[in-house]
Amino acid sequence: MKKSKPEQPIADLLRSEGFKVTPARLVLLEILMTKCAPLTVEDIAAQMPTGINATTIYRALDQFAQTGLVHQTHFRDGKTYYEYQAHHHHHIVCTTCGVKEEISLCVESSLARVIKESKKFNQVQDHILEFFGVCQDCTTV
Amino acid sequence: MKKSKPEQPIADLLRSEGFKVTPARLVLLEILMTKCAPLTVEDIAAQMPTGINATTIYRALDQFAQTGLVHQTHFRDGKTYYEYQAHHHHHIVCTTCGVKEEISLCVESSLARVIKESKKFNQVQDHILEFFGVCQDCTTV
DNA sequence: ATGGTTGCAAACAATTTGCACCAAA
DNA sequence: TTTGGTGCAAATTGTTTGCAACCAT
Repeated sequence: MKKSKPEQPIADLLRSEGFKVTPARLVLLEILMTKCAPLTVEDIAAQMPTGINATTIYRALDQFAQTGLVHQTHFRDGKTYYEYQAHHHHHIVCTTCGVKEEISLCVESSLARVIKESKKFNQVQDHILEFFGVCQDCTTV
Repeated sequence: MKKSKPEQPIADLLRSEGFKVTPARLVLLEILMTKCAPLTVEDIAAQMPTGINATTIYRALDQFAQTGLVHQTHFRDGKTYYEYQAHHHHHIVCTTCGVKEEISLCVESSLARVIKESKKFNQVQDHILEFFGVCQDCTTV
């Protein structure tokens, strides 16, 4: 008999990143992988079934971000967003309504140039790239 | 007789952006133009000579950012950074000590592609692009 | 004159911390 | 058993707001 829900992959992913497998991390990572969109702690807390404390979410997300398991970014609203990315990408965000759209454009191919230009850095760990504009819905009033 | 300090250009710059010329804005913009580096409100408040309230700084910076007079960005430390940029650029930041270096690489030449790809947006107002790494000083321990 | 600007105090909101307890390995 | 994870409450910190007084135009 199989379990109805195959949690194994998520557990393995956690283990492969060096994390202990706990219920909180399992459900958190599952939410992130299901949504595949930039989420705030508030967004996630609303999805959390049982009474998992916000502090736990903060701590787990920090850890996930440190290993690169999730991508961390900002959209100028004062909150930190976390996103599990099946494929690396960035976003364009409406400064009026906040709607977000994925953008495939990236700078990965130019990282070598960044390093070459830099005097103080030998390597780039990560980067953020977000565009801001007013979406069509908010423009057409 | 000339004034020892030519404030006129700064006043003109404020007027050209549609702002009333006030002492707070004059000194604020002068600090930004002198430092030409990403500054937090705390950084700026420390530079402010007279007792100019932090609230005033927050409000003026918001206004400056809205007109594009200053560039607004984030470095993952929870604070908002403001920078007057003589020439548009981005940064690479050390995740250990916070040292920042300017990077000339940008995505401006690809904005047309972003718009073309987007279904929801017709124009891009602004963007942030920041790199993260560990600087040589923090690596060589 | 008058509408935008400022200071002050209080309110907010996102995030962090200390500590006792609990659980995965 | 040991190392790390979690919950709770309280504290921090960056930022915003309401309102009365003030000042640039």
